[in-house]
Amino acid sequence: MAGRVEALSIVDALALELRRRVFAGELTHEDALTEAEVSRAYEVARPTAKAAIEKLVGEGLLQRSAHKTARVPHLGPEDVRDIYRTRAHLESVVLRALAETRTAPAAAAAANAEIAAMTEADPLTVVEPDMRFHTALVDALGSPRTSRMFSSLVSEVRLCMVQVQGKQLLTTASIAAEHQQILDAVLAGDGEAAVEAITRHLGRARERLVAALGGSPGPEATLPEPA
Amino acid sequence: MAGRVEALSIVDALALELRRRVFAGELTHEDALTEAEVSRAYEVARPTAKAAIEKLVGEGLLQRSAHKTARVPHLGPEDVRDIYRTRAHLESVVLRALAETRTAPAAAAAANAEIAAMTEADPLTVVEPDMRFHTALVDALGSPRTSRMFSSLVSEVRLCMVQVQGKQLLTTASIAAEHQQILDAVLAGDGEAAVEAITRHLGRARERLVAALGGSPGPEATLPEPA
DNA sequence: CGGGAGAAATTGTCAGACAAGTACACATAC
DNA sequence: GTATGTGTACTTGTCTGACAATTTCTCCCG
Repeated sequence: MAGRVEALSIVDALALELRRRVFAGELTHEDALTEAEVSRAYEVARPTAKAAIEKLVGEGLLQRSAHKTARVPHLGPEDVRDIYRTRAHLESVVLRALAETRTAPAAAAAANAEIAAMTEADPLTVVEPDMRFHTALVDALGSPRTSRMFSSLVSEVRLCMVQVQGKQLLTTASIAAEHQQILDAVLAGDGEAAVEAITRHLGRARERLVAALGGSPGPEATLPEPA
Repeated sequence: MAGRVEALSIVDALALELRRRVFAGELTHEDALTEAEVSRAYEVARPTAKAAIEKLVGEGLLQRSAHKTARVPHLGPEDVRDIYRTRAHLESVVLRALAETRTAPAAAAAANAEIAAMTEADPLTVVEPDMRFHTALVDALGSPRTSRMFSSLVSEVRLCMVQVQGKQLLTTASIAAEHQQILDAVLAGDGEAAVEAITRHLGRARERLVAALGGSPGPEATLPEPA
């Protein structure tokens, strides 16, 4: 992989910066993100700020309806459940396929080694290698569409993380151990075991997140209600 | 369901019109879609045309790299395989869940009745109720994320259809019969049978599409190569 | 205290302009 | 004749500035 240079347009660079701020928790649902404000803060024209904002809206990282200012979406317990159930479904399909060929990507193992080696720090620090682990698994399937779908889910997962920022939900050791179980099952060619492991892994994370957001425990099968 | 009125912005209306033209096959990979041309044809300002084009690019219905004119993407055999495999994965997950509660949405049955009642006509006519059938199943899961993902896949499926426009691939009767098998399996609570039926259904459609595009038959497990 | 008119803020759209990049044809050198 | 370089036309990227339409807030009046 030779390092590719890439010229970023101003809009793209601005979108990148806004994305970073959202994932860093510098922008919350409370902050109104007006076009004029962005254009002033970054010294760009308003159409440029508008384009960047609309790009993030298209990605689902911001919400905006006609004539209203853009905001980071507020994720409730139903959203977290939907995100994590969809994740579990997608990743289960992927693991079943990977197990058939006993394919465990090196990138996933490397990301998990990083997690295992982490000494307790900022809870948000573990998010990056964690997402890298899961993304590596999905990418190993070699399906551009599946990878694209998953990456949009990852964005929403990171939004969840930001909203419960500061609360350490699980220890890095237990996360790494669960990941290892998944890798082992895939390498053993046991798809069902891998699916079970990922379902447990994600199910536990989901319920902790929901609890942290103040949602009811919800045993299973709670359908989202219209907000 | 009362008919809701909705004020469309010019950009949205223009995006809708362009989308229609893409799905109708009026725009192909050969046609360059310049901003100036769109702005002239619809009598809007160039920034408006630009915004509409970029919206479709974000949806994947158009492709464009920096400083180049937008085009409808060209889907090769590898793309068709990826789209249909991803579809099969997603719909399988959905059917398994629906079978557990024996939930078969009325909208799906209605759409299939339409297909069954169709007398041979324009091959593209069957696409709309067909997509409605599959979308109804996915929507019945009640997961906004899953539905959103699936709708982006549906867009690409319709792109495929347009590219092989005019060639009747399957009879409406056989399509309706296969759909009915799926519904029956779900109602019987037999998830595995439903998964098998959808896999056959989509697998057959996939290979016919690939053949129509001039791709090699490909038994299975052919990974997409970098273009 | 409730409701409505008015003002401020924000977004939607436009016009016109220039810079920057790409693509293609053409001319030149070896 | 091939390869390299140049130049021009076309297209997109961004900006300034402006006005219309809509929302939202405020405040006054009944």
